[in-house]
Amino acid sequence: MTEEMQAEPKPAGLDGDPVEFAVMTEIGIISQLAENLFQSHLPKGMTVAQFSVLNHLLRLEVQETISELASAMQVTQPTMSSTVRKLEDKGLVELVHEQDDRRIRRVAVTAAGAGCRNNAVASLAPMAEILRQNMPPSIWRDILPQLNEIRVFLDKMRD
Amino acid sequence: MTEEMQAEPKPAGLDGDPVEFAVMTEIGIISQLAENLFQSHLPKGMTVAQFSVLNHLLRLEVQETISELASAMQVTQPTMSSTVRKLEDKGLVELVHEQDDRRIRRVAVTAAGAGCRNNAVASLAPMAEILRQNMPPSIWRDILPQLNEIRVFLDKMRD
DNA sequence: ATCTAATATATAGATATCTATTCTTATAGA
DNA sequence: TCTATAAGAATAGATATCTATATATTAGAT
Repeated sequence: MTEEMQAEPKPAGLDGDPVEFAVMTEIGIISQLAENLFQSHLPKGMTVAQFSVLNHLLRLEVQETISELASAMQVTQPTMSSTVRKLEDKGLVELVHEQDDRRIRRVAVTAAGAGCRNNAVASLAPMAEILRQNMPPSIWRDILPQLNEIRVFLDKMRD
Repeated sequence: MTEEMQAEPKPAGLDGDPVEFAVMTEIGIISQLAENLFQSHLPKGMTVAQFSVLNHLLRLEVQETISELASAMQVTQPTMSSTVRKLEDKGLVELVHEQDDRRIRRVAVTAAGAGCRNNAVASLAPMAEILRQNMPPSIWRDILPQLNEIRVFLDKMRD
């Protein structure tokens, strides 16, 4: 996976790597840099994982089970169990039992949770602005369809 | 960062998110899916972090310090210290003291390490082939420059 | 020469994640 | 009705990472 030589003069990633590998390398690095940047602009004590749960539920205006959230966020169920419990400890979500099936508890964002997420979004706004001012929007728009296609394919591959 | 509405009909990411956010979401998911896929095809007991170190040193044909490796791999120095120690415990690398400056130890891949990496590369080959057969190469080639630009910018931003 | 600052690495403690297992509740079949 | 199986969620234990700090060695200044 790393030995194949291209005739091109070193693309972007590294030396003679095939282009798929170079893309994955860039994506991995971007993902890490973005996560760190993102984390550093969130309010104290709030992790990216926690923010993502609040944001997901509020944006879609739904209540979901822990398993549904785990699937949406691409983490395991115990991991999401832990994340949700931390949000619950801070009073940012409530777990409401389903009447029909008492195995199920749905995660509902509280008023405090909504406020907390809005604060976080506000903290993030300047960063988004910097991105927008320093990079032409076309850079993002042009690659989104391809990224989506790659994501969908990788998602199909896991079984 | 998530409330702004676009006139477009839901790009790829999610609802009304700005395009930068949608791209970052896709990149985060792809990174995780790829890491999992990658990990599942590596030989038993070898992590992505460990493979990356072997691959980096062998591909560039160099010996680097732990700090240099940490910087290259975008992890902290203690993390790289731990990764290198695991490789050392398995006899896949050796830490050679610098004569001039005895604070410095350079990480050198052993013959066993090179063999191990070649095995890993072979295990990975079928996966790379599947990618190549199912997605047109243009998908990867077209987005590499933009990804590179994003990565370089994010890299500049951390200070 | 000796003290101070800088550099390379290691250690300690905390956290977020994973896999494997257990617990609770619901459903289906005998 | 009773039992077996399934499904949602929690717990236990392991690991990889992080931040903060300590140790060892070198370089520079007075």
